[in-house]
Amino acid sequence: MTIRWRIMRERPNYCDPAERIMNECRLRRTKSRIAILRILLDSKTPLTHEEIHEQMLHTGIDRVTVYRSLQSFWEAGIVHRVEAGDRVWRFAVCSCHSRSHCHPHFTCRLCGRVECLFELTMPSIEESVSGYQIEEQEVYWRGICGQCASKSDRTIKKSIDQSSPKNHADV
Amino acid sequence: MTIRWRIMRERPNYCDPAERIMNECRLRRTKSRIAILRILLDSKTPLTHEEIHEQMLHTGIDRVTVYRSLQSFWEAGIVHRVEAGDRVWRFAVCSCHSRSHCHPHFTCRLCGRVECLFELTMPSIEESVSGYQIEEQEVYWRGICGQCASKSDRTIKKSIDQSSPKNHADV
DNA sequence: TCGCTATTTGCAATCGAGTTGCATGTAGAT
DNA sequence: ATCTACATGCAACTCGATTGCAAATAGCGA
Repeated sequence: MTIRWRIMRERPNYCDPAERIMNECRLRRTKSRIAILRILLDSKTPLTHEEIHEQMLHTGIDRVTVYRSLQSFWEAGIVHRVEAGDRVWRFAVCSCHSRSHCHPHFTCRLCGRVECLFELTMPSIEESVSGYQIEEQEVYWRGICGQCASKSDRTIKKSIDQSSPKNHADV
Repeated sequence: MTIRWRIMRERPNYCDPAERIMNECRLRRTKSRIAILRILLDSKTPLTHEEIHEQMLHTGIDRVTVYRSLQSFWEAGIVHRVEAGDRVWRFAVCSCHSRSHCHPHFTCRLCGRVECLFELTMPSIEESVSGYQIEEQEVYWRGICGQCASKSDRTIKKSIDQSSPKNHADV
């Protein structure tokens, strides 16, 4: 009985998904980490440090803590870390548990949002190139999301002129 | 005769590849731009601002000029701009002239170098996801390059422990 | 339940890739 | 040869991310 009780105390069965994940990964369940992981679990899209911190302003948790918590989540393999072309890290909990063949990420160059394209299966990296040991794959798609595409032509045209490289004849 | 002479003067046939490209793209052929584009043309791998600037220290050209020249090359479509996971832009001249289906880039997490995997053809993005207007595709592979892989096990093991996320049981 | 210790947090300072403003220089057109 | 729009150098700046250190605390054993 005593032994059983100790086992229970060492690895309790947390109902809250955030706490359960952190317990399984042997990360200390601090108030800040639990709050951050809950926000990530609730989000359908990868989030930046800033977006997460914004949702936590009422808690008074420091932005450095957000950085450091995300770092430890990433090191523990709990979250994916993607960079969608604007030099800003985005984090997402991913249930695929794989770093080598995950879904592509789509970035809208008008509204800037990043989405996970779960429905797209990626080519396996088994067919490795000779000499390289390939461990991870990231696929980014960029363009215009449905919401932005449905806006007026004028708006879209203007943004294209500002943000997109011009074509050149021939190199 | 006079007319022919004027045509020749307007679009002269530059022998130097860098000057020819810039002429075709209607970019001013300044000393700095020519030097930067030559470095890129000579390089087999994508280069960072810093790597390019380092090769030009003797010229006294300012680092801001390097940034701005690369920006204009990118806007003109002469170079590709990739971000390999370390929040640093890398630039490469690419003969494919396409932004939508280019080759993947490989980053070695030990030596940090980025290579273009020309021999790998990428899946076409014709099969577009409904609602999205996909314009660009970037594919990154990460792992260990042949050179680093051939080094001693001890060295590699050490680096893995330091840089790679640990595996976790199950999320 | 209490106290100990390794880990985490908050705060301030710092880093560094990239950008901006402005006066000066220059490529390329006339 | 001259003129003008564009390119450059310099200094200051932006901002996402990191670091150092003292204070707080999660989780352990007693």
